[in-house]
Amino acid sequence: MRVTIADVAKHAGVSKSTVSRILNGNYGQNTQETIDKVLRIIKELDYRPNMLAQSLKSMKTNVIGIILSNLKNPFWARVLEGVEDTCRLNGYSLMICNSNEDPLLEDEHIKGFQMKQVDGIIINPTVKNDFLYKSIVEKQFPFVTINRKIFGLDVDLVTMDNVAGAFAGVEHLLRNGKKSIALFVYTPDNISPRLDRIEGYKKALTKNGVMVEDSLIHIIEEKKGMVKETVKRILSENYNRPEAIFSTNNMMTLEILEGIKELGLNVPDDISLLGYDETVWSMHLDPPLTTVNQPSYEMGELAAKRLIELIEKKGDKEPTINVLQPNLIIRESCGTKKEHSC
Amino acid sequence: MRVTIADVAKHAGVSKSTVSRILNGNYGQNTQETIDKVLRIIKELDYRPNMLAQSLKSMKTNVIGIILSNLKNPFWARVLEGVEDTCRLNGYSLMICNSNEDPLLEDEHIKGFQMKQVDGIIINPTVKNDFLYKSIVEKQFPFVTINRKIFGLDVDLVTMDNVAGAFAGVEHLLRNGKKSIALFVYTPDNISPRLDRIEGYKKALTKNGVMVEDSLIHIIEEKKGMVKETVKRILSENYNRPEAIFSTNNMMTLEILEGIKELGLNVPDDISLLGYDETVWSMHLDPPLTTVNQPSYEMGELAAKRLIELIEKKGDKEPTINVLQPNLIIRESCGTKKEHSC
DNA sequence: GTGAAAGCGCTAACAC
DNA sequence: GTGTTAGCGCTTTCAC
Repeated sequence: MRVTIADVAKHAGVSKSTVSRILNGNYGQNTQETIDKVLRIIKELDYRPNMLAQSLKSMKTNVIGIILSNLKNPFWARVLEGVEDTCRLNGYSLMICNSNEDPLLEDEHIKGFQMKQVDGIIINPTVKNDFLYKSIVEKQFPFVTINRKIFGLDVDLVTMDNVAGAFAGVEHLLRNGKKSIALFVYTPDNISPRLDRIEGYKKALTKNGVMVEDSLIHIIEEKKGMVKETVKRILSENYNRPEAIFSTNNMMTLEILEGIKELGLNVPDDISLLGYDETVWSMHLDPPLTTVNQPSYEMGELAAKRLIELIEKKGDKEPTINVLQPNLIIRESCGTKKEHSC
Repeated sequence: MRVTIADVAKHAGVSKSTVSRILNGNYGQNTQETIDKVLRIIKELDYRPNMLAQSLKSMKTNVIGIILSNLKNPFWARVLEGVEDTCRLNGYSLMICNSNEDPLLEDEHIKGFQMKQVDGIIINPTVKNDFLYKSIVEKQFPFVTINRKIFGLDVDLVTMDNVAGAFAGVEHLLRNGKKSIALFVYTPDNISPRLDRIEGYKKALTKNGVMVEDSLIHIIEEKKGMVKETVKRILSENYNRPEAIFSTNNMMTLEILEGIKELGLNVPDDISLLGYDETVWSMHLDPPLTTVNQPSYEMGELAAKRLIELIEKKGDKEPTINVLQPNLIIRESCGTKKEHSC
């Protein structure tokens, strides 16, 4: 049924080695006649090498594994694009898994990838499998983390400057006269982007002489409805009502908007709103949303490039940390008409 | 360096066969003592079988390949989720490629998948590689197409009822008194969803006694800016100015909205807008968008289930066509306040 | 109850 | 210039 190299060899009246050599372009020494014949037979039989066998021999699969936490978020879809493009351009294929923020799933996927002999792994870690991460690094397995920093582990990382992103956003709000800024952030635990955004927020306030009021920092559990609930609560109160909300997540922003709308409030007249992560829809929201834009495609691209370097042992073997810069896209949700982007 | 089954065997003082048997749960006949010992050594050495070798032996990889045309569109991200979940639940891994609507890339990816010995392929075909598709089917290779029908080929397909979707949308527009409805559709070529949506559009008009005017059907080349250009052109003309636009694509809708906004027009007062594909942002647009919603997750889920059936040779071997039903989500962009969904 | 050996499809060192 | 052979890591048949 399946045609193998042996079939080709037999039909061409040569040995498997000859076919193999010709297949792999090592025809420094073959007769043009043999080459032509073998090539003809290959075409005739529509022979295609079994990469399983090739890989078993060479111990190289040219496959990269990626573990993402959330396919729904267009931020990650865009990262995936960057990874995919880079892989293809460099002759690698992609296996993809979804951890769904579940450390057990993550563990399973990492081990599965290794058993499948992928050449390397890119991961947005749940940050809850420290022992496993460490063992991967110790085994010198090609491993690049993206987005989240694993504290206390010296490993390659491509991430964003989240302090700067939050800082820029909050400064913009302050410039527009909003002093009382509610921060919405999912439970930070050990998750560096969240911690850094909190830090950037505080830094901007402090630098501008505004007191950091902890009551304005809202840690939101990642459970359906929690965001909207919080929005409604804080906007219904009379004391301490914020002038602006800084949403540190894409999807969260939509929920916030929903809550605001249900209260019959208007953005930015009644409340300003600043989002994180530019998306295709940001400019079409009501009102057009001011957001901190992150170079997501580039993050994927860089991570893949770095991983391939690691795999092919070109470039520095020392773990590298690559921090990309966000930029602010100013629209109308923070109380100004368009000015220029910073 | 790498620990193999031979290492385990040596350390445990047994043969490779014994280890293999225990590994695979065939311990009907082993001493409890041997079992324990082997299991202990496996744990100690942190041994994990090389699936490449297993697969080479068994000629089964438990990997499925999927080729999508556009990761950017959340519709496909959602389909991917359905596929991924189903694969994981059934013990399969996923390899993913992006054809970018390029038939050459598609060809390359399909062949690459086959060389990697994936157990089966799911594809949203470019519909431009008929010869290749046919050869896959002839070889009885497990193959499920999604979304687009390949004309003249008897192959498994999971798709949507696009005639019904367009029909429902247009009827809604008609019910709201819009008779002059511009249809926006990307170049249909042989692409069934596009053809079917045109058909549904015409059917609804005809059934309601409205003449189908071909001048209202706008075939848009998939090139940056074409959509906006068309919007501006038709809405600036005085004669034949439509009362509504029916956008048959997700991303297209955003561009249309942009064009309308740049003209300083208002939806739905100046022009109604009906979208295709519900997304997370549809309800937050200005105004909240009425859309035809497609069960994208389910499409992915069903396709994966069917493919696994095919691979495992359970169920019917005859090519099956599975058509999912869309439903209309009514909001405010077509000139009504909320009524009930159909 | 366990081991030896062959073989999955391919590559590469060595021989001629 | 080409063939023979061993071996990548695993499973499985057949012996004992």
